[in-house]
Amino acid sequence: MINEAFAKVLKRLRTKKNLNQEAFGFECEIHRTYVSQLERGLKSPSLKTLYKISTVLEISLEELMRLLEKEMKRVSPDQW
Amino acid sequence: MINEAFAKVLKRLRTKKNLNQEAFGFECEIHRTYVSQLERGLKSPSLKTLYKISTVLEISLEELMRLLEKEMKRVSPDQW
DNA sequence: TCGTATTGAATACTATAGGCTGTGGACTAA
DNA sequence: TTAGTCCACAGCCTATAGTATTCAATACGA
Repeated sequence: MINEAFAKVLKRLRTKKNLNQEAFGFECEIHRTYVSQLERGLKSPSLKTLYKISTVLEISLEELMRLLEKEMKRVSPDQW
Repeated sequence: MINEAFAKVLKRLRTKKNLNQEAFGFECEIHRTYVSQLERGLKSPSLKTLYKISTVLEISLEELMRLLEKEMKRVSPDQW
């Protein structure tokens, strides 16, 4: 499901930025344990949170969603 | 802010599909009063909800975010 | 003018997003 | 061994997403 795909994308982009969960959370102004939950696919971030995250990752929301949908296709191409 | 921009995009795309708030909500499996709240910029939808909405609108999340960011630039280009 | 369709808006409620504290495990270095 | 880093994970809390009900305002056609 979509949360799992987002989890993978987020973890990949965050580590690519050489930020640990705590540092990333600090920059996004979200809690480190919530970052952990997002990267485990346990929560579904709101649009506001997605926007904060994309800003810290220095990519557009459009690009973030592109990567997300690519990841979803990779995991279960039949649903598309 | 981002909710206001999303509100405008949603209303525009929904009416373009010739669906009233109730019919649209039914298809998205979200409540009609919540559609109303989204179109007034009062709420920030979760990723799951965004996904449902994009499916009913028959556009990708990527495209939806592209339109959203375009709308944000239109309203306040200085913030970008 | 009457009825109906559509939406805004207020309120109250439930579900979940998001915060905070702490524990413990895996790993690395001193 | 000991300390430090990073993260999974649990529990509990608050904020807000999302539901449900109701009423008012508006527009439009019969």
